[in-house]
Amino acid sequence: MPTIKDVAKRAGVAVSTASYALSGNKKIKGSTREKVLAAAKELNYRKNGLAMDLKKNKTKTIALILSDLTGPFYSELIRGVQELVLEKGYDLIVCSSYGDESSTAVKFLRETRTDGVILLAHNIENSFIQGSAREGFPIIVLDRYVTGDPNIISINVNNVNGGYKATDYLIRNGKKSVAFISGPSNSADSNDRYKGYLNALKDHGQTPLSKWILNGNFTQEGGYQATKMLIHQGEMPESIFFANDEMAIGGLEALKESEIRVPGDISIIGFDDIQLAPYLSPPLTTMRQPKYEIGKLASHVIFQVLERVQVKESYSFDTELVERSSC
Amino acid sequence: MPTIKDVAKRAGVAVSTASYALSGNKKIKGSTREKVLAAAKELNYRKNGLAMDLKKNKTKTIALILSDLTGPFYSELIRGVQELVLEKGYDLIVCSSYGDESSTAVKFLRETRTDGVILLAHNIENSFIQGSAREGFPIIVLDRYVTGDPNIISINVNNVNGGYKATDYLIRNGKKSVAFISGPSNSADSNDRYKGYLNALKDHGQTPLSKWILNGNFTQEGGYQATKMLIHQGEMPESIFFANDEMAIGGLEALKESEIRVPGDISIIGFDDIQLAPYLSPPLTTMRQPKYEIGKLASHVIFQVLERVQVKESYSFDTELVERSSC
DNA sequence: CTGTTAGCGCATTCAC
DNA sequence: GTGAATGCGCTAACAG
Repeated sequence: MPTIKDVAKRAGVAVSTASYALSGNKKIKGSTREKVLAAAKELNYRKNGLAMDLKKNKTKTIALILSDLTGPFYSELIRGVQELVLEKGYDLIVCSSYGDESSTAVKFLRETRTDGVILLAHNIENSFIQGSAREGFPIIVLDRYVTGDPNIISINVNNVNGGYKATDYLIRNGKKSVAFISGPSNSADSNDRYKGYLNALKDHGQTPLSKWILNGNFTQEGGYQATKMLIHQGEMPESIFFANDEMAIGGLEALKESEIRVPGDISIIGFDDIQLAPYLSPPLTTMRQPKYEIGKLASHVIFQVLERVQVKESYSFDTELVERSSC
Repeated sequence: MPTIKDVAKRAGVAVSTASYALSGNKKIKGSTREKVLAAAKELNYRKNGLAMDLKKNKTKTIALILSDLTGPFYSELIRGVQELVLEKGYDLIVCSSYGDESSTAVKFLRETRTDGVILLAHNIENSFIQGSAREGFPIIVLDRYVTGDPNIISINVNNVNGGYKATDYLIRNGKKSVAFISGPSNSADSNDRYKGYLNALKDHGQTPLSKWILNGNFTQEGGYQATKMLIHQGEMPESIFFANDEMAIGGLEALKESEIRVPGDISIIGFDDIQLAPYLSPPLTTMRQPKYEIGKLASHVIFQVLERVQVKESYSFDTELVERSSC
């Protein structure tokens, strides 16, 4: 790999001259510029971005870290983030936190490779995030509430309220019982939705039954298994609240296999409003998260911090009930 | 931001000693190691990954560049790529080529920021790719056939054949006419599927009608518009071949709006077999691309090149008809 | 205008 | 074991 030094030598100029010429600085005479450019082309010269970033102490890239690249991608979120990031002349890279703390996330959280990160990955622990924050390196956390560092900003959806609204909707529609399929126990999102579920139950004078509270791990397969379990238990609830849409898809499958009709025999509601939701049969009633808006805000806030303007330490969004045909 | 120098100073040792201690080299005495680690912790020291990569002249990361992060993400592809990349101890970052040649792609294609790239982005021109290849920097191109450089490897799906099979299937099922909705004109994928379409038509003695050949730009909206156009034209074909599933989704919508029944009044077939396909109503018949296998091979090949083992300059996969209910 | 030079933060000889 | 010195490729004073 030829370096700028090789280019300079070939063009018969000093390194700095080559550098200036390459970056289009106008203080270089036209003819010398040509010479340099020609030399660069002949050698097939490629600038080393790493060296540049190191020198400038700035990468002009933002990382978006997701727990799973292969899941139903939050494309709305990405769109929100990407728009502003590109507009600001920055680049966006997205990577996975798969593999916990030995994962790619470490590289980008710990080792100064981007100018900031937006994090939506429940498998990374709070303490790790806190240990990664530092002056001038903002971390925007999207799925929980992390305090104690001015460089960590939390953006959340009001999950307790969302869980409440979902459960309340079911009960108001006359359902005498509602089961809850949760996400992983370390997910604050899931736990909060559960809290809302509990609150709604209480307000309506219903008692939570542990046999109707199962873990579905936020995955389609998990939702399928949990629903199967529910079915095998014999007595079915009149409705199920899945803590995310993916699990609801699995649930729908399990129900169909047992020829239990939705919404005829049982009502189900999801959470998130993923792209697929309207295409399911029946189209899934769910709690919509304003993903685009969240992405937009996340990127907005990250640049605020980068530009050293004061921001709040946390933001919150509300969810919205999207009525389709599964209830 | 404290550097290793600060850590060394604080611990009262030389920089190299600190470096050794931090990276766990056993030639450092236990007690000095403790001192260094303590100093690092007190200062909240973070290694600068850029400096390290620069020094080592290796990033241990592979970039996957997609034309659009916000589209229906090829999650199977990513899964295939990610598995091997992680296994090899590398990291994967994915970024978008949105914005053409002023895009993020440039940064990763041109400026030595990763050890190689896998590219699926029809909006990047061949010449740009060829100009980016260099010794020891493999580029795996997934949506076309690029020759002339040992560091560029093409992996393709046999689109001509796929287009043929799709069209042939429709005709064999008794359809007297089949319309074709294409992708962007610069997409080799789309053009090849079109060729297959033409071939099949010819083999069955049908003549392509220009009014039944429309551009849908590979997007849902494009497919919707193209189908609308088809409808407004008056005379409808007995079947439509959408060059990708996304456009078929849009088409399904347009058809539903005009109360044209699928497959009752018209048959439609897509291409790709995206995650959503089985959930559409009716479930979409389509040509499946072995996305997981492609991803797997792409990552396999990239490491082959990195390890300087000889590889073929191009690979090819076949498509497979997935019969569902839209025909 | 152009060239010399000093780092950016780190890993790595090579002496001691 | 430890420390001083060197260089990865590049930019940006500063000097000419």
